[in-house]
Amino acid sequence: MSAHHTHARHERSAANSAAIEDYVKAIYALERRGTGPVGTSELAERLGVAPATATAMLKRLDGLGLVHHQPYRGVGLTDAGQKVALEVVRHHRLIESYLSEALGMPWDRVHEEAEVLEHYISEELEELIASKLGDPSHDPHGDPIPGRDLAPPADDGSVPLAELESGAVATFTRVSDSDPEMLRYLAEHGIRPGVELSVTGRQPFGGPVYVEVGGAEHALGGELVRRMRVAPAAG
Amino acid sequence: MSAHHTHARHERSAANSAAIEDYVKAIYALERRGTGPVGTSELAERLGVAPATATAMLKRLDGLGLVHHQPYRGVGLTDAGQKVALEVVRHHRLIESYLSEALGMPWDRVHEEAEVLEHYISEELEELIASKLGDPSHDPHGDPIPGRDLAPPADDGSVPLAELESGAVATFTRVSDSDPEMLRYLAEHGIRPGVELSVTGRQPFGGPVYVEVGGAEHALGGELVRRMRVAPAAG
DNA sequence: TGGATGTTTTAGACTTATCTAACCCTAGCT
DNA sequence: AGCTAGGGTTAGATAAGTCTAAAACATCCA
Repeated sequence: MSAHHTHARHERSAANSAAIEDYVKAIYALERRGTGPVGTSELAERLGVAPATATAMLKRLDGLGLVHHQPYRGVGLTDAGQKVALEVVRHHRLIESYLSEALGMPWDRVHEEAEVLEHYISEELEELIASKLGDPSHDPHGDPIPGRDLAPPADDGSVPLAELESGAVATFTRVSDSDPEMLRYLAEHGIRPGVELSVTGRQPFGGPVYVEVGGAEHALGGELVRRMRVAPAAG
Repeated sequence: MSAHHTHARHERSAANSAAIEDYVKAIYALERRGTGPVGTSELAERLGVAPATATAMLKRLDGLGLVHHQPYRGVGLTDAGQKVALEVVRHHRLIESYLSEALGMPWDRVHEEAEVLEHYISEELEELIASKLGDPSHDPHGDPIPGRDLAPPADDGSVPLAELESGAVATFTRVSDSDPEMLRYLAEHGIRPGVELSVTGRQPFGGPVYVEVGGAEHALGGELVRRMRVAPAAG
């Protein structure tokens, strides 16, 4: 008995395809930004597919009970959908953390790798990684890692650096993981989550923000300061 | 500029799908066992698909230049196909090694995980893993890991334990990674690649082989001794 | 040499995920 | 209130990978 076990097809824990997980994760992210219901086109654009493709998938996801899709009115996650999204986000951020800390993969490369592997690691491997890292609460970019209970992470009260007034002091908390160039730039200048910074000056109309970090001063561009989030010093 | 980078579709280094890689890897394994050309049905059975499915895929693989398929006559890998197979095998065995050594995943569980992840790790991650492990030459089951040059591993001259005569002394070299129960059994009895063993007796007709390992004697069944490979002691 | 047997291929269908092109719906403006 | 702009959906097509059922092939044996 007991033949090969070398099967071609690999079912993931739940029966969710990588595509399904990508849609659900994208909807989760768009819902999180709080700007009302999620539209088909913005979703499609984020995923790099045609709007018609997103419509088709939304119909499937609705049938699977992962989203509520009101034609022409937008889409939102069901509780089941949110669980799936948080599971994938947990995978993503644990993998990023692991690659960075245990394997020394550069900060700006881990996102791409995690974007793939998040769909394929088993629950057992997720668990091993989490334990090895000591159940971290945040990934290397400062994004919160959902816990085993898959509760949605609480809002950390951070604001874009762009919103700070001149003279403000704050802690750099997080930055989007998806732009390698930006991450490389920050890494090169020693600006990583957790560091204290103070705004020494700023130019209007999206001009640079002058920031003092670890004794050095940097002029950070408009795009960058909109993506960097900080926790203003209390008071 | 520079939008999301959160694309739904993940292209692998080469343009090979997981399915393609599974077929090529299976053909490689069947070719290696040296019993003439590889047949459609045995391939299909190994992969858990219908023979008609294998035929269709073989036509595709031939078109891609990965195999030579002579209708009704069997299939074999081209040089390009062998390269792909060895790359996947390298991934598989590096992942197994890493999961076992760095993450402490049990011996009998690493195969299943590697079977999935082998298709999705980047060349960069492969490299990081190999370096972290010190470029190992064998995985935890004793199978040789193809090198960076993707040269086919030389025959190690090992033979099935079943072929040893009573009184023979040998080193246990390797065992198939795909049967978790077998692996668990061996692990529980401290029988792992590298250990010395001697055959103290044997029964005919697939009966048990009595083996002394690390001071203890075990009666190993017919199925097991056919799958365990050993390097007979010189002389 | 002509079957019988077993393997292999062809034919036709299905699912998932994607596309383009054309049509539809909503909302905002006049 | 009607029209238009723009986003959303439908329709129809495609590619990958799979299935079942039926036809074709190769081989071995009498």
